Amino acid sequence: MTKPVPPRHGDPGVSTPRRGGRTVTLDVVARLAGVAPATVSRAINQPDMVARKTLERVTQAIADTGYVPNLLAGGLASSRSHLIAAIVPSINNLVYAETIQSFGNRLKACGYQVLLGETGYGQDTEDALVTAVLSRRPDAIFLTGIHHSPQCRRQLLAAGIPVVETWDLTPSPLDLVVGFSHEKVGEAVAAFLHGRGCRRFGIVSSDDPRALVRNKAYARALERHGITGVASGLVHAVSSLELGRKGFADLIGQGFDGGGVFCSSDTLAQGVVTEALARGLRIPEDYAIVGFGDQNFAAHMLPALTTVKIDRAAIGEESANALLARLQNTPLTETVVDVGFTIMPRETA
Amino acid sequence: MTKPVPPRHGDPGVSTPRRGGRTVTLDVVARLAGVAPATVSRAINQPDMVARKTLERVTQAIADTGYVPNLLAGGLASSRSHLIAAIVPSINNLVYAETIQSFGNRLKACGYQVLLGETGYGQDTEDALVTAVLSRRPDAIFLTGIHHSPQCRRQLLAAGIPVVETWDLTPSPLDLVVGFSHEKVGEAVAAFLHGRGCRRFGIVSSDDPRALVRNKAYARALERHGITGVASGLVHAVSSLELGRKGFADLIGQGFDGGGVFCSSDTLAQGVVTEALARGLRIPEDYAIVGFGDQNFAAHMLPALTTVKIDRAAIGEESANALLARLQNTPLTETVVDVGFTIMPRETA
DNA sequence: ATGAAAGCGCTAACAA
DNA sequence: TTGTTAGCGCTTTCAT
Repeated sequence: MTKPVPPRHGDPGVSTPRRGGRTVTLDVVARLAGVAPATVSRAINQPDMVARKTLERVTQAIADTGYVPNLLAGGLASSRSHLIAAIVPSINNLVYAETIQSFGNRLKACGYQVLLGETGYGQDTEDALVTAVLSRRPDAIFLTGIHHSPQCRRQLLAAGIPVVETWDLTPSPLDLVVGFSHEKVGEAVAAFLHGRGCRRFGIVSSDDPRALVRNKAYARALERHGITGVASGLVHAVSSLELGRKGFADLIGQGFDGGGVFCSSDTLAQGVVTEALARGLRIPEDYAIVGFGDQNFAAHMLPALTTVKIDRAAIGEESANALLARLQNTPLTETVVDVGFTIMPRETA
Repeated sequence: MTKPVPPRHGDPGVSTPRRGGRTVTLDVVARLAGVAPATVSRAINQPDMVARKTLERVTQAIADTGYVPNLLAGGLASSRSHLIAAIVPSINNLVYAETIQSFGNRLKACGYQVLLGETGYGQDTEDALVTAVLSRRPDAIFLTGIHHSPQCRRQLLAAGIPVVETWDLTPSPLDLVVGFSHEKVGEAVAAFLHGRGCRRFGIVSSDDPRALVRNKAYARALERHGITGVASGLVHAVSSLELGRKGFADLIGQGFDGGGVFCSSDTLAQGVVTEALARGLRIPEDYAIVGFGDQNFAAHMLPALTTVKIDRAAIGEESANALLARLQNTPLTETVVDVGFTIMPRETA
C-alpha cells in the first residue's frame, strides 16, 4: 500500500537546514502551538478569523521560535507577492528619490514592499529591467515616463497587473498615469520670462526625453511671440552643478548675450547661477534664470532660484493610491491624474 | 482506485488564470518544446548541461510563449532567491545613492537583484525593516552602520546569510564590514584646520550617529591642542542647504566669532558658505569651512568647498565583492575593509 | 543528456 | 473556529 519513501527534508529529525541554524517553518510554529498550520497562517494574515485564546498561543509560539514567514512560499501559494516594483531612471537623482519615498511610505502602510529598479536612462535597460522585476511577480508596477518599447508594453500587459506611469501625462495610459504636462511647463516658462521682459532666450538642459519636450514647447511658445533662435547648451543625462556651469559657459561661448535661461533641473540652474556669478554677470538684470523641480535648496540659494515647482511627493502618493485602488478593486474615478506645477518667482528671474 | 479529484488549476484546459491572460509556466514551455520541465529549467539555469539542439528548441519555445520565469517558485525550490537586501538610512541622500548604485551594478552582473529598504534614520525601523526584508529570503544583506539592536543581530545571525556592514569600521563585524574610521576623520579635520591656523572651532552637524562620532573625535583632538569649547550648531537628521544656513546662523548667534567649522555633510557646508556669504563674512580668512563627502558639487561651488572625500562607489563595490565571495564560497582574506578617506583642500579652508 | 518524482513553505477551498 | 487536503511553479536528486 505505502510505497517506500526516501527521507525528506520536511521529516522531523531529518531536517537538513541548507544554511545556518534549523529552519523555522509554519509547521514548527503550529506544532509548538498545538494547532494546524493553516491556523498559524490565519493568525498571521487574518487574525480576526482566529479565536483570541488560539491567537495568543500562536503569537507566543512565533515569538519563542523567532519565526519569520517565508514570503516566497506565501507569494507562490497566494499569487500575491506584496511586492510592488518601481522603475526609475536613477536613484542618484533626488528628484525621483522623493517620489519613491512617498510612494513607498504609502504602500508600506498597506503591507507592500517596493522593489526598486534603475534604468540608468536607457531604453534597452528598461526592457530588461521590466522582465527582471516581473519575474518576482510584483502585484503592481510603477514606471517613470510614458514611452516604452512595444515589447515592454506587451510584457506589461501580459503580466496582468496594475501599472502606473508617472512624471508625464497621456490620454491613453497603459493603465494609470500620474504626472503633469511637460509641454505646459515649457509654455508657462516662456510666457513667464517674456513677461519679465526677456527678449533673448536660451536653454541649459540635459538630454532627458521629458526635458526635451519642455524645451520644444518653450521654443515653440516663443516663436508665437516672434522669437526664433533659442540658444542651447545641452549636457548629457546626469545633471550636476558642474555641468550647469559648463552649459552656461557654452551658451556664452555661442554668443548668447543676456536674456532668459530655462534650465532642465535646479541642479543645472545652480551651476548656471554659479558660473554667471563667477563671470561677474548680473542676475536677473542681464540673465534671468529659471530652474525646474524646486528642490529644497532652490529657495535658499544666493540669489534664490526662480523655478518650476513639482509636487514630487504627490506623484508618489497619488500613484500609490491609484495602484492600491486597483488592488483593492475599488472603482477608480480617474485613470489620469494631473498633479500640475507652479512657477515660483524668486530672485533669479 | 482513483478517488475523484476536483479540477485543479494545473490541469490543462481547466487553467484558472487568477489574473490577465493565461499563465505561462515552465510546463507550458516544456510541452511546446517537447521536453520535460526539468530540461527547460536546465536550459535556463545551466545551459551547458543541455544539448545544443534541445537548447534551441527550448529557447524558441520561450520566445514564442513570452515565458517569464517565476522567481518566487524558483527561489522557494532552490532556496536561493537571487535577491540581496540593502538597508540604508535614506534614499533621499545622494551620499548613499552612489554606494547603492555601484553595489547594485556589481551584483546585477552576477544575476542578483537588490531589494532596498529605508530606515529613515530610526533604530526601531531598522529592526522592523530587517524582519521585513528577511521574509523575502535574501541571499545576503547590506547594512549601513555598525550599530544594531540585540534583537536585530540575533535575527541577522539566525538568517544564516552573509552580512556586510558599511560606512563604518569595527574589529568585530557581524560578518563583514566595509567602510572607514569616523574617528580618524574627526581627528584629521581637526589637525587640518589647526594647521591652517584656526584657533577657534565650531561644528555644524546633523545628529546622525556617525557624524556624532566624527564630531567627538574632532573635539577631542582639539583638546590635545589645548582647545576646549567647540561651538556647535546641531540640526536634525536630514541635511539641507537651508539647515546649513540655519546651523551657521545659530553658531554666530552663540557668539562664535571666526574660526574653523566642520560640517557633517557637503550639503550642510554649502548652506554654511551661503549664509556666511550672505552676511558678508570672509571665507576662508575669517571662517574656514570643511565639508564631508566630496559630493559632485563641492569642487564647483563658489568658493570651492574643502571637504573630506569618501569613495562611496568603492564602498558599494567592495561590499558587493565581499558578499559575492561569501556566496561563491571563495575564501576571503579580509573581513574588514578600510576604504579610507582624503581631505581635499580647496578654497573654503 | 534527459526524464520522473518528490518536495520547497505556504495558502485556499472545503469539511467538520 | 479549526483542520484536511491539494496544490502554487519551480529545482533537484536519482534513474535511465
